[in-house]
Amino acid sequence: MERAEAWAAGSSPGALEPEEPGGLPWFHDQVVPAGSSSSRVIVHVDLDCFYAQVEMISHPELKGKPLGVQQKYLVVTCNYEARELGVKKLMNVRDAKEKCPQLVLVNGEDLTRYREMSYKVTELLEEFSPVVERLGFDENFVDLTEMVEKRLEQLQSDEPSALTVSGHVYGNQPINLHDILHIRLLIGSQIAAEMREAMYNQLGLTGCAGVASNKLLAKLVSGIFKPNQQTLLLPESSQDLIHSLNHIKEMPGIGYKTTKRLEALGISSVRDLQTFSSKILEKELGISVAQRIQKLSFGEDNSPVTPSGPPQSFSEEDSFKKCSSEVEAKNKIEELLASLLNRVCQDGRKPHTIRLIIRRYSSEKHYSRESRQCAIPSHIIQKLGIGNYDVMTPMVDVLMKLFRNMVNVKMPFHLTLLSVCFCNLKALNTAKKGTIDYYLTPSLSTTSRSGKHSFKMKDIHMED
DNA sequence: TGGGGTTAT
DNA sequence: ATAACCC
Repeated sequence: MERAEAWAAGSSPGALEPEEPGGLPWFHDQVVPAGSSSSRVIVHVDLDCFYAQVEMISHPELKGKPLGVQQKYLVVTCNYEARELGVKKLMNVRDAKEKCPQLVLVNGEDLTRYREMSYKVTELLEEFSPVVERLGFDENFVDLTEMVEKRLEQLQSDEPSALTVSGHVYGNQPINLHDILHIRLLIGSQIAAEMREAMYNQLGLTGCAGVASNKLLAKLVSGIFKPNQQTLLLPESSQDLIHSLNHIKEMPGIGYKTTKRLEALGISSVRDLQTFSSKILEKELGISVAQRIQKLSFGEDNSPVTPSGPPQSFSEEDSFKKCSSEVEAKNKIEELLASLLNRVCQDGRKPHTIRLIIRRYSSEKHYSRESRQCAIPSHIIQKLGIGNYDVMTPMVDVLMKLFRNMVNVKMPFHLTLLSVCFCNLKALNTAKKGTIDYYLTPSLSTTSRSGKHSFKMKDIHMED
């Protein structure tokens, strides 16, 4: 029911314009040159208050109530009922309860269900086109260029509603059915609507979508109508869109540090950045950052949609007020490691590097972490797939060595965060029968089938 | 500010 | 190993 608003009337429903004598639409010969990198069709899909949605699916009795998802003393996100009552993202729990005493809070420190749902969304989008890039757990970019081309070729001139935009058009700009770029983006808006419909029907999730010619613009325009709506940006409106930003800080790609450095140069608006001397900007920020962000200020972004594929790393972290003893640290590290081992086991690939990250207490200083990493000993890697507690003890030993390398445990210390990360993930079974690798791979060679205590050839050759 | 992620240097 | 960026 709340779904109905998704299909809010779009502007400019188009009718098909005059045909060529041959019966083909006029644009059938207006193909974009093969290999042309310009004129892409990109969609940015952004789930509505994702963690809160997942919680409402898990606990249907919470639907309709103001709901916040809590991590430590923060309400990290909340549903729209809570937002209407004044709760904001990343609000202190006290402030939130004060603003909204009826607020229901659920703990969201365990990301497992969010992560699983997040990948279901990405996989659903990959069914439309394999080129899907994740951004966090709740956003995805999809490059629709090829799919749009195919639909254009299939397009029959006698379909009455074939050229009707789906959702909003930014600035209510009229669509020009004689402009091939408009037509392509319009088809993109139809695909975006299909994606959102599939997300709702198959996963029960609502979200926004933005369709534009690059990632920057697609992302910016996806947030124009919220929640659960979509917006198309036509090229003629892109300057209006970027100038609707009140500050360069709102430009994706310009973060906290760069904003501070730009402000020091007297740059605060998008137009300031557009008109600032390129030479001076390059000298201040380095040529790479300077050129990239100045292009962003014009709405230009040639970065490709890079398929994310499986994750490059797995990590678990825990923050706390104070950890000041080695025993305490070891207990927390064991907890983090136990969860990570389960995840790595499910993934199937094997990490070859392990990292320990800490945050030291500091009264005023802004957020600095330290880390130590090392290769995971090969005899441990082998045991990763099947047995779980076999690897706990040696892994904890490795992590505590990293810990003592960072923290002098003979001196007082005060930590506020511990994190363990597995990275450098490798697919385990690339070994082919008949090769040396095959006989050195425990899961394939005959010795491995007699159990985890069996003798393994690799142990001889690979002993550390 | 949580509990995650990525890429570049 | 850190620093920057994203959510």
